[in-house]
Amino acid sequence: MLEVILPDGSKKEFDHAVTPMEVASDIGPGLAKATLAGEIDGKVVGFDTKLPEEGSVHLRLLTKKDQEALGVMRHSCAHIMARAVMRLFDGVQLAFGPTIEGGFYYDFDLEHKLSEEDFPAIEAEMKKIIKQDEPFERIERNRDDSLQVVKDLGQKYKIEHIETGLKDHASMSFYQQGEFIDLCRGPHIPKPKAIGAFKILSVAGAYWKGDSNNRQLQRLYATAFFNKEDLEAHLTKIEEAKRRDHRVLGKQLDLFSINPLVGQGLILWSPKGTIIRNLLTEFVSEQLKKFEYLPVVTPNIGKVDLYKISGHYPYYKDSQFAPIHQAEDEEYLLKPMNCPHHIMIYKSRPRSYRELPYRLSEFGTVYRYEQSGELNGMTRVRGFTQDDAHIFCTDEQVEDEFRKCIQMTQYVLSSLGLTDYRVRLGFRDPDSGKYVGKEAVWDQAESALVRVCKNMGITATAEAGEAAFYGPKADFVVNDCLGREWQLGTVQLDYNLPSAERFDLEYIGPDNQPHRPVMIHRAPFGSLERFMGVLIEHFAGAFPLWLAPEQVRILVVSQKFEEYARKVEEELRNAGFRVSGDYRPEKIGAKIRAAQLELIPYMFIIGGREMEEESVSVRDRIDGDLGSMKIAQAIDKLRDEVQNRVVRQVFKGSAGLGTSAAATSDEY
RNA sequence: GCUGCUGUAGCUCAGUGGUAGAGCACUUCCUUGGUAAGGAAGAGGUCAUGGGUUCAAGUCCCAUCAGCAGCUCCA
Repeated sequence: MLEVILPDGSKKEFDHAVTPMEVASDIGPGLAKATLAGEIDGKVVGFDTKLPEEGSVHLRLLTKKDQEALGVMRHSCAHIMARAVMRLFDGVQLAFGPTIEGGFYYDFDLEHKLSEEDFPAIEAEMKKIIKQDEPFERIERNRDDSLQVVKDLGQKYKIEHIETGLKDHASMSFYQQGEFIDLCRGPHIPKPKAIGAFKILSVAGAYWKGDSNNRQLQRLYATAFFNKEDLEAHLTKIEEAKRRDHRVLGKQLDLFSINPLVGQGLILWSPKGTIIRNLLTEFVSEQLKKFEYLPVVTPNIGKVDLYKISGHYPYYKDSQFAPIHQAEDEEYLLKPMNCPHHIMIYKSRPRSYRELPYRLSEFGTVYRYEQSGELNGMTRVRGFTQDDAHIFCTDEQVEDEFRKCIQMTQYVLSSLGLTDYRVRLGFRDPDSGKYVGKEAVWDQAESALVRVCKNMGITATAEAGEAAFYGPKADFVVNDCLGREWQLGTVQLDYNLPSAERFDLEYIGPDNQPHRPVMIHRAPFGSLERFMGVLIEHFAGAFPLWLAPEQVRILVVSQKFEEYARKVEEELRNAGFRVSGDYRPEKIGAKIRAAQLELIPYMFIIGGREMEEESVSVRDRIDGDLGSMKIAQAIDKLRDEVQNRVVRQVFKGSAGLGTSAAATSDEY
């Protein structure tokens, strides 16, 4: 006997195995018609999934109204897209076609090069298939039969997948719709007519099983919704996010540029961008002072030998600028990291335990030769400045120092209203040989990291293979406006560079014996370039007053008031504000519009009334006209906002173009 | 790095193998105004670069450079 508990608390009993669809039919034909999938004890299942025969389950019947049904429907739509492609082109080999955040994709191998010009034909064919409304039917087969099915179908990637990826599965399932059969775990919706609106978005290359040694397939990205309005809303959201793109805004607001003559991935900071950059570094410098860091300055190059000792050299070979060959036995590397230089400062004389923790900080510029396809505006570049520091401390001090680093990073990010991040613990991948140092040391470092995060109440996700080659780390990861993840701040533990095999660092302890210090690498922003890129999108170019390159613009109603206005402008400048005046012979509306489009926080409008009263009419970028106030009063208001680093407006959310898998995974 | 797409005025973009276009921005002139676009005139081009096909190439083909999307990578 099975007891089914429905969301309203009502119970139904069945003396045989039933499916969600059968439960729906039992309740009423209307519900049965609307049911697309089920949710058993919190897990999304198909409408045709057999429930257990005994016991008690909580069942939700999912319809168009339920978000969870969207993923199921999208996967069905992926099958329909694959079916359409197979109808239109010869020799189509199917790979994988999962749902992702915001839609789905399907990978194909076929002779014909798919392009946007093919989309209308594929979409038309998909519409035809949806209109036919043939049901999705689940077929379960044992291993041998399954293999025979895909062999009969001539689907070589499916054959390979059953033989490798699914080698432990005794049985597997297929879904058939008309002439189309695909190896698939499901679930699917009963019939395709629930697919209200869909659109193929793009085509791109993707390697089979994500391995660049494998054949490159053609991937069609698409999305689907239950109705046209939702699809339109989604597409609008993508457009809006694209307008927030730091590459677009950076150009529009004249913050930075990239010139091919200078080189790909090398940022030219314009005056306005530099104002923001300098304010950010000043802000961090205040924190460094507070936490007793010692500023240092080191050169941009170093001998290759230095990096042979540090262990960077063999790893960086593929992603560095080529060494500078000065003379026989004299080669330099553009520095890919600041740590070796800082280590040499530590080593410049003997150290006592009384000096520890010894914290060296530098806004150090480093160069890395990233693959050309990876470069992206300011977020992935070949030359960047880290707000870097290295802490040399004793074993006992590690946790405390690590905690302080995390705290500083949290403080810096929250001061900018950046709260939309996740903390990722990057651990080593035990199967990879790219790490230096002993296993026991790694375990020690990794457990220290987990302990601190736990004590601080930080929810962090551990990811194997994300560690630096010298130690594990805690990264602050944010999304850009398109949904791509970027690592910003980072705190990394390092037991390796101080080791005897590397730089052999030591300090003299209270016992008058040499001891080995531990190193912590940390950077709250990570790189100023990437941070700036993310910040532009975070504020959609509308920086808070304290960061805005131009804080106030004086607008005169008519040129008659220019003299008084210039006096006000001067007064503001003397008060420390970044101010300009618009004295063009234009109408006030046009000047306001110009200032608004340039995202200037405050406009001081000056006409006859203001001149008489020795006041200004204040217009706020966000709230509009605030009325007139005395100049001193206006200055106080703005000064207050600057000093408190008030963040009034941020933009969250992405276009949902990320590829992180949706809740329902539908491939094996 | 790989696959695909793109490259025309400062910006956003039109442009059938036959004389290089628009809007905005810019310059000058008129207008002197009250909270998101006043009017007129003008200037501005190696159609990414280099080859090729053709009587003729912004347009077709090839290569290179750069950008975009995705994949792979990010020590």
